[in-house]
Amino acid sequence: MNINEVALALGISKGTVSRAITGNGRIAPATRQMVLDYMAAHNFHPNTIAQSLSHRKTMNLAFTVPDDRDLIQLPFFLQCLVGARTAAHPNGYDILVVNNTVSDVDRVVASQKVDGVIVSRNLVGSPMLDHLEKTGLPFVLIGTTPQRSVLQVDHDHRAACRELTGMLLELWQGKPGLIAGARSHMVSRARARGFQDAAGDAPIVWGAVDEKSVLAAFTQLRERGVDLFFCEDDMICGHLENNLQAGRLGVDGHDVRVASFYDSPMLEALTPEVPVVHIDALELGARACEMVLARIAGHEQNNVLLQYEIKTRRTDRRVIADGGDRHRGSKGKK
Amino acid sequence: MNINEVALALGISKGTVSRAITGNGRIAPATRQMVLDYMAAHNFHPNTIAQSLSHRKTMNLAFTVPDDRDLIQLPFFLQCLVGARTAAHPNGYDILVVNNTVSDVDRVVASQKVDGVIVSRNLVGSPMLDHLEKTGLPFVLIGTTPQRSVLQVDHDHRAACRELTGMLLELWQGKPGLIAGARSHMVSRARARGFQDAAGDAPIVWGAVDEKSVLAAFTQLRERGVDLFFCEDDMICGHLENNLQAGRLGVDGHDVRVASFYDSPMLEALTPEVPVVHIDALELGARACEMVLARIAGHEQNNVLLQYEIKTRRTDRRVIADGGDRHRGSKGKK
DNA sequence: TTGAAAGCGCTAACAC
DNA sequence: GTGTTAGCGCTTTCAA
Repeated sequence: MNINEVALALGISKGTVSRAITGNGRIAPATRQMVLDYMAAHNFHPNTIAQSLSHRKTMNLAFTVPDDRDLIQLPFFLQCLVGARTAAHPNGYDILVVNNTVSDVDRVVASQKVDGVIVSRNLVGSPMLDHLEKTGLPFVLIGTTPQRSVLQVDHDHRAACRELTGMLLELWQGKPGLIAGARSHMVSRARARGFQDAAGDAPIVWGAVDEKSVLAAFTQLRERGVDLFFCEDDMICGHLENNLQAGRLGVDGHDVRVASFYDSPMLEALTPEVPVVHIDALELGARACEMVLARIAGHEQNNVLLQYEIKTRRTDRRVIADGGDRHRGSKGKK
Repeated sequence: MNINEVALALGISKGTVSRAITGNGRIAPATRQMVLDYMAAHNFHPNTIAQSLSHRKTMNLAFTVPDDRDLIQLPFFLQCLVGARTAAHPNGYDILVVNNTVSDVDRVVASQKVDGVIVSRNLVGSPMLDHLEKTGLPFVLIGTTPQRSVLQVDHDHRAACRELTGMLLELWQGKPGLIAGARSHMVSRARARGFQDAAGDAPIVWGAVDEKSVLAAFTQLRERGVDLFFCEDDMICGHLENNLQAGRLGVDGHDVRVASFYDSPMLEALTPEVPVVHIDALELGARACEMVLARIAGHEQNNVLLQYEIKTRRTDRRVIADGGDRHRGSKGKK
């Protein structure tokens, strides 16, 4: 069925049906209702592709997801994606999943299959953002980059980690150390900076990306007298905790303390509870989506920093509201 | 830029450019190459939307992802999704993420935004499959359903769980019990059936969906003398192991044994290692995608059962090749 | 082998 | 308020 058949059946013209659908132009309310009723009764939906061609709007957004086997173990991307989708649908938009590479993004952009792009992770030195700026298509970065011209939404990881580190140093007393992952991720760097803000020149070991390297980092820090272990992400923390709890690291569980700069369901289940920074990735994706939709609609948008939570005990959640949630500048303060 | 401008610039007609692009119809190889060179030089890509309208093919596939906060913690869906995308792109197809509900799927189907659907999870009694059959659009289910008319791809969870249970009963000796999750998932039922195949009428406790219910189930089974604990999924196993390793369940780690019917990176990190059933969700998604694409192309497709792995020790992976990988019937044997 | 023209299903400007 | 018509960018007959 198409718009023509509807018009024929109703004894009106194609244009009138179109007006009923879009709500644009003059149309008698009664006529409009008649058309809508007919459509509903026959479960007719206008062909999106034809609408797109005519409107010169695809009603699609690209969302980049890396296809690295390790990265897609993380719930983060799917949560962002679902958040974005949830925000997209009420606006008539759909989400297209593309690989997080310039060539893949370029394919959908060049062939005009999307009206905007949500970049879900930025690697240090990646040409992605520069490339997207060149295309002129609206896009938003989930994360942080020093390029001020790029629209971005993120949590203030640095502040969060500074906050958590500061709190725990006061509470626990002891010698802090950080086990960090890949230096190529902007977020890892931000977390490390936050740690340094609060812990000064306390030792940091980079490159903890699997169980072996985590344990090696632990040993290294231990030799330097560290007893307060900050983990840069949940995977690091998980490995550490597993070995600690099983008594496999030659230390009593009470000799050392562990905290994590990124939350996960796995960590939630641990006892004694690990203090964590908690963020809402669903909201992150939703906000990113709203921002690019606004850009598409021609509205200016400012960078956004979302609220994070510091959780120390399950019953005691301290919300750190980083000043409302709209800021100028990715690192802006209220 | 569009096809017309290319034609103008080259002093040929629109139709010839189109023939160069599609490769259909007669065209002089030299002319064709000239067009392709020009396109490459100017980074011109034909407008997909216009192609779609003309071809009456959208070059899009819908992939359903539930938006349940708990479910999207699992790496499973994202892995399937990325697998599907990887298979889709070389064929010129893109993946549209939609909510796993009839109304959402119906929206993209009715508005003709997709050429096929990949359903990533089937709930017992869900009207989704019936609805899709009515639309006549090609679709495939990742998972298993008794509806023989539905094209499906899955791992033989029942056989895998039977296999693992059988192996461990022989190896460990003792009294087995199963802690299972939600009965509403087809896959949970399949696993429980596999367990029963090998363990007879050993006790099963359903409804373990969070830490509290897992521990309650553990206690319940413990009272019935169980010392070999089979966990229906990785979340259950994670909760159990965390509490076990921390010595919080009043049992010595050597009194009880634990195995899991679903693998996860978290479990991989545990020592002593937990025997698990391992499946490749990336491959699952890729196969599902290939199957709908084949259907779209008009080729008949049979249901597929993929290989699974039983992992007992990290160094000792026993591959259970369930007879090549193409079968007739979702439960077919070689 | 190529050009011209109709058509995919819809929107929007223009008449009436 | 409604009908008519010219596109949107492409593919594909049909002639030449």
